[in-house]
Amino acid sequence: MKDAYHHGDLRQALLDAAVALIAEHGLHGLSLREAARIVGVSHAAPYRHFADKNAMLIAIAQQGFEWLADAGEAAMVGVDDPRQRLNAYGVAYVRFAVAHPVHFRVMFTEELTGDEASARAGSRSFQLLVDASSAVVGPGHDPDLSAVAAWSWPHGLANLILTRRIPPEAVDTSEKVEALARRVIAQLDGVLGPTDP
Amino acid sequence: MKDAYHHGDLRQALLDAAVALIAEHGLHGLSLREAARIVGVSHAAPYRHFADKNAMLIAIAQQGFEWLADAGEAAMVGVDDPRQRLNAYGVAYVRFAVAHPVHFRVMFTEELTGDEASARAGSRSFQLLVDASSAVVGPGHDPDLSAVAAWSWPHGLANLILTRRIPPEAVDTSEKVEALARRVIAQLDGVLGPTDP
DNA sequence: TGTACATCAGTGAACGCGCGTTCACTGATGTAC
DNA sequence: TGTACATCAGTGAACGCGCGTTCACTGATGTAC
Repeated sequence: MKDAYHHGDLRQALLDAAVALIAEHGLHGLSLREAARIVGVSHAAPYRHFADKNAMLIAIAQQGFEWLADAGEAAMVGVDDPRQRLNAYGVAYVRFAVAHPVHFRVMFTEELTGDEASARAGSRSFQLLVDASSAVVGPGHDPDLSAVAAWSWPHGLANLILTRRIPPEAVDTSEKVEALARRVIAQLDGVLGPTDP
Repeated sequence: MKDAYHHGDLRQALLDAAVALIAEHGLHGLSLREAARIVGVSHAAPYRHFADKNAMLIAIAQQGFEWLADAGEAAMVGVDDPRQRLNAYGVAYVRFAVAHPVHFRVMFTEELTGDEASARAGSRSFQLLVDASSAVVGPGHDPDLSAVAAWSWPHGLANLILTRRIPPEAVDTSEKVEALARRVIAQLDGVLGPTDP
């Protein structure tokens, strides 16, 4: 397969290369030609799998949204208390962002926000949030508004971590990330203990 | 002045043009040549004022951080209750982001995050946050950690608005932005009224 | 007030570059009979 | 099982482009005397 004329799964290989490029050089550092070069394929080959450069970014965002929804669902399995469920989603959200920083960034890149395919991809994870937050605030409140309110802190914390506003050594393991997220929850809930550890 | 050979304030004019370009075409849509074209000056002229393209972005970020700190300070003037002060800062933060979306975006662009000048520019607004949040959580807690926790929701809400995750008509006046921010605060504080208006 | 001169902020040509995208093509693969 | 053929996934040359940056330059401005 490795020396096959037809690549095994060129599409995925290109996506992986694109993610690596963005991780190293930032969003504008992505080029189809360079991704093709990394994979070892001619620079025109990507056009068999992506209509254009933008389509590649959208594919990354879609993949990210799927993973996020999966992670959110998994985190809430077996958690019954509404408040705990919502917190579990928030923690999973932050962990996802740290685990897949490039995907997270592409998912929330302003230039792609208008795209319909990308918006559809995000609807599943948003729905999880709507359900979880509605269960907490109860009836009588706009579900979308409640979801946005619940979304704010994990989204902000994730962005702060990814733009290195938090010392890297404070988030270099997933345990630390989870602890940080839970510490943020405690402060927002007003149930912070008397001292930090 | 308008037809002077020496431009009145080419530096600021270029920054304004750059902000307009980013607003219209996104971050990667900024080019020094195009900014010079807009201002009506030769494409080499910007190099009299900025060492390179990156220096221009950093200048935008610096301006943004100054404005943010000014807005945060102004919002807390005359507010004595620690919790209210912190909330006022959060609301001002979100309003700032909506009022200056390009600056906000550049301030938190990952590629610039490492830059020392940009980091220094952000320290004043961060200190406001440290002081305001410490006064709320009381002694015994890591001030930086408390600040990050307090920072999360306004930062997230601002980003959600700017990436159009919130219906644009819900944030098209500063009154609506403030109302949204206060509704988020209420939910996080667990003091949401029985129904939304 | 006038003049010589240094400094400064622009100009315009030129450089080299990598990119996105298109196109006619060719070699590999899968399928119908 | 073998063969003809359609389809598919690559190739490599070529296009046009705008960009960042440098450089020697020139015209405007400010200053010392």
